[in-house]
Amino acid sequence: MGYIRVRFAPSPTGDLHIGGVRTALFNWLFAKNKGGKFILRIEDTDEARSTEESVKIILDAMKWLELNWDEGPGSENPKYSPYCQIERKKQGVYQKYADKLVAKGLAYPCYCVPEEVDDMRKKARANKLPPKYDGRCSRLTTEQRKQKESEGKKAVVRFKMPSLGTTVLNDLIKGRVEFDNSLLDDFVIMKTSGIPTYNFACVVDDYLMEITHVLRGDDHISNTPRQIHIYNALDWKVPEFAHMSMILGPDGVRLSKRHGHTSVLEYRKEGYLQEALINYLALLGWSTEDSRQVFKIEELKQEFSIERCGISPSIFDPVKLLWLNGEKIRSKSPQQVYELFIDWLKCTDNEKLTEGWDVELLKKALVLERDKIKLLKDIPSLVDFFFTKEVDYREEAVRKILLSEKSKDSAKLVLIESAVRLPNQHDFSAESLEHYARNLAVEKNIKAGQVFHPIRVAISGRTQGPGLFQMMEVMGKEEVVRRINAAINKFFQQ
RNA sequence: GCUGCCAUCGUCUAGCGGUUCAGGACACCGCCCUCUCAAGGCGGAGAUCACGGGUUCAAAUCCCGUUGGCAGCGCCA
Repeated sequence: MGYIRVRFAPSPTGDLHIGGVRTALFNWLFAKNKGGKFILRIEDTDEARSTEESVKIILDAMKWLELNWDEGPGSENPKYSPYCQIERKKQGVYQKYADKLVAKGLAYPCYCVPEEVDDMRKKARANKLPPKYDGRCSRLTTEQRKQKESEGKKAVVRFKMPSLGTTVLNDLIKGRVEFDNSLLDDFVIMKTSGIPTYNFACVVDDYLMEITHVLRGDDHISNTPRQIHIYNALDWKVPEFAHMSMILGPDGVRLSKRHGHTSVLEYRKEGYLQEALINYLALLGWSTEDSRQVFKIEELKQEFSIERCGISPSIFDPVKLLWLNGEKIRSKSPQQVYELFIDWLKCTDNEKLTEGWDVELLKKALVLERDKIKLLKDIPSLVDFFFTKEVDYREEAVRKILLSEKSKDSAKLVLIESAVRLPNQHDFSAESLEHYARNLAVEKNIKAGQVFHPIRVAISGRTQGPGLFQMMEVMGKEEVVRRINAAINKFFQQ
């Protein structure tokens, strides 16, 4: 196999969603694995639905995911540019080849209006036949064509499909697939607007951009015989095809907006790491022999192969993605988690959440809480108590630990003793604090937990959190004592 | 309706004719660790390999059929 060029060719008609990312990812991984080129092409031939906004969203999403393209918008290559189909259309790229096909007698102008064609299809369907255009305009004489033209009728260009035989596709993933040519009709390659249709633009561009492998969702597989015939008609080499299985929603239907949370940028806002999303998506439809689950991006690049792509569709499991995100966060150093968090704050415009927070304290807090983080957006609620002036005492924590009949006496005792003794605790390290607490328990003849829990609630307001003594060390003596006194005043004031 | 694709624990998957009364991961349950919550460790439950026929000494693995799911059938991509 020589030099490899693959492409991701989204149409800018909305957000980049999970299914699209998977397609982009597998192309990208394939290119990286083979040392080939990954091209990004914008297929904006749908005049009605394509938007500039959507192009921007797609580019942003690709950048966030670090699915960098070797060629595409912003990375033009004079040999292949431009990378937007409407731009290419303006240069007459497609018209030229449509004319060539007409000249060869392999395509023809068709004057039928959409309503006529619809009718034909409806009738065919009613007769339990595949809905097809009947090819009537291919039989027009030159005079008849001139007549139509002089009447000012607009024509589309239709490609003549052979009606006999079969078209064989040797798909890299699906294997050999045969299509009965008689089931396919003469399809439109140029609209009346002069804009090419998908099937045509795609082939022309893949040829001109020297795409060697077309890796796409298997919802495109039935387009493939049409495309193959265009390649043949133009005497172009047919690229390799690999059709990946679809990603389905929990209901088993192809993932779409309806399932919610399908837009990539939403995942960023939720606080997913790009590498978690990438890793997860790689697992959908691809696997290694040892069924490994966690991969670094580098490892994916090294190990990816089309041969190990699965053929059956897979259901998107947000729960597993969440686990993987936690896994990725746990694999980061505290400094990295801090940086990730800061980036997340910026990208979600949430900087006010941490206003007035001491950076060093935040970093230390992250060391203690890292293993608990599933999403970056969880971080504020996990560490905010370190930064509050007024501790937010959770009602349930107070009731259970400080004021319950069973424990209120010991809790009061522990806090008052601590308020007195802790200021004299010279070594405020976690280790030494633990000694202090355990000794206090022995001295007062109560259980260690009866010392630990009240202090925890007093300084954090909650029953859950980091290890108590690590937490105290990080907060510092002054603050711990201040909070204990505040708690005494609030709950045990005579 | 027609055509195509697909079918292993709830989910993602390993398996490419015998070493598998099917292995891993998520989720779930239990135990351990432990000052709480996590994380981690250990263990458990969970799949008549969709069904029915073949081929073979031997099939989750090959072939055929059935059923079910999905996709496509546009001057959408």
